[in-house]
Amino acid sequence: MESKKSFIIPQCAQCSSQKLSVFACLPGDELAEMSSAKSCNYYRKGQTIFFEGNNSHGIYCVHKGKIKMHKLGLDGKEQIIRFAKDGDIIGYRSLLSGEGYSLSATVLEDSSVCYIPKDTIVNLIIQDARFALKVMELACKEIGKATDTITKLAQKPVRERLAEVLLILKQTFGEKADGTIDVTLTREEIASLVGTATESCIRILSEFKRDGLIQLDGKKIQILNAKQLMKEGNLYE
Amino acid sequence: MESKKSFIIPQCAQCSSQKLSVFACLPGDELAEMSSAKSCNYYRKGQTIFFEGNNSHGIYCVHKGKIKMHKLGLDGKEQIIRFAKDGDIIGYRSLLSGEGYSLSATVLEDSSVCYIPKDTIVNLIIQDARFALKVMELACKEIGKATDTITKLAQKPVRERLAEVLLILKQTFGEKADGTIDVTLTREEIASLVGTATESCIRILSEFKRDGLIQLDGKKIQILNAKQLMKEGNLYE
DNA sequence: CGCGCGATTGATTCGGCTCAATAACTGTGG
DNA sequence: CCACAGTTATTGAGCCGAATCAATCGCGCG
Repeated sequence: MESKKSFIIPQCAQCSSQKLSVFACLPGDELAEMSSAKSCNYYRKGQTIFFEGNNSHGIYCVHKGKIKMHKLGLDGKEQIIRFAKDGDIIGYRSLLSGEGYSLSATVLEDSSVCYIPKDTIVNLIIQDARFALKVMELACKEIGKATDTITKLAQKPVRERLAEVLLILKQTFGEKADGTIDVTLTREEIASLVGTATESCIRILSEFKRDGLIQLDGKKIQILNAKQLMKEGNLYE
Repeated sequence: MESKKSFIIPQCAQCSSQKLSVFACLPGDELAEMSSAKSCNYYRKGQTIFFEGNNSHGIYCVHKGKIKMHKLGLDGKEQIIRFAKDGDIIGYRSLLSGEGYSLSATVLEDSSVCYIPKDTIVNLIIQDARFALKVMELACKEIGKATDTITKLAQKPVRERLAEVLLILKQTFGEKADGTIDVTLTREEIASLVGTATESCIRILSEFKRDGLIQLDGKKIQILNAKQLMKEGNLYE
């Protein structure tokens, strides 16, 4: 039952995700040093890269894939906080805060994910202030997003939040050739993102479909009328 | 109407809050350098130090006082995200993310707050990796707290959240000689923290009082039965 | 081809919000 | 120092959004 296998490790310098990542600012020699220190693993859909509560000894950089970051609520109910995709780093929060992972990371589709040991990252931070500032920028933007989420959860009704989640999913993952959002989530996962019950999520999705805002075909979701969805979401940006 | 006045600037080296702050790791010369670069202002209750959306050109360090960090929801409803008190730094998120302030900072009681220009802070980060790591630790812990808040908002009922907020207020601000929590908030502010309507907040507070869990006297709140409040909050840590 | 999970829909309940009416309190000016 | 005006707090009534419970359906997978 070998469900996680090593394979040819991609080189950071050749990585198409690298240019978009927090590592984009690294000079060639530092990138090469990191590249040689890292490892890379292949995870199949449903596998968990790390579990909430465990300690971090390095960070992960998504080479290719889609990952959900989630945690358990008190009654064991899953709460999805955010996603990671190509070029995103995950697990850095735990490493830098010295706390255990606050979230689990589970792959939504087969993914290759690199692992960079703690020492390497810390050395980069110490030696390269530009990199350090980049990491800070990343973390601080994350805080800003989280406070937005808190405000919306506290103040917006489910219907508006769901409309916004659909738009965010499209923005985050883009769409496939057939126009559907390029990510596969269960209704339960969508409900978790929105912060509502699965049935409520399904009901409102059906209404959006009935009103011609979206098209549903199993787990495939297509946004037909983004403008109207933004109105439903009470978004005017 | 001079509501904000300068006064004798406290020296960082003599600051009793400094030892608890992110600056605790700074060597004497760096601390002195920062001390000479900073300014300090006195804010009266209700004054706002900075407003959501503006750009940051430095960070603030609370010398003495209590500050609420809040933002506006879509319909103009205030959302309180967190508090800052002696030794806490605020405004660093905006400075390091390069975004505008995501939150406003309003003092809850007369406070003295130091201001350190951006250059000074960035220089410290560049020159002192230990300080940089300390700032990262701070930011990353903030992310962890925010994800906890998101999960609780999404999954816990108002009653439980209010119970927890009361305990957190006591833990954050401590209690006065008379045993009441050492912070003055309106019911509306408490409701905002909890993420509920003011009336709902008042109603549940009344119930907690009726059940002997807390004592209410105007804005003064005393926790009488923390253990039972933890049960009400569904907390078992 | 059948099993079982995920999706859907309906019925019902209930937590929590809104609206409305007082009451208590704060600070402000005379 | 007191009266007034404007908040802030409280309580009640009623409604509504959303959760829960229950049943069926549909599909993907073995």
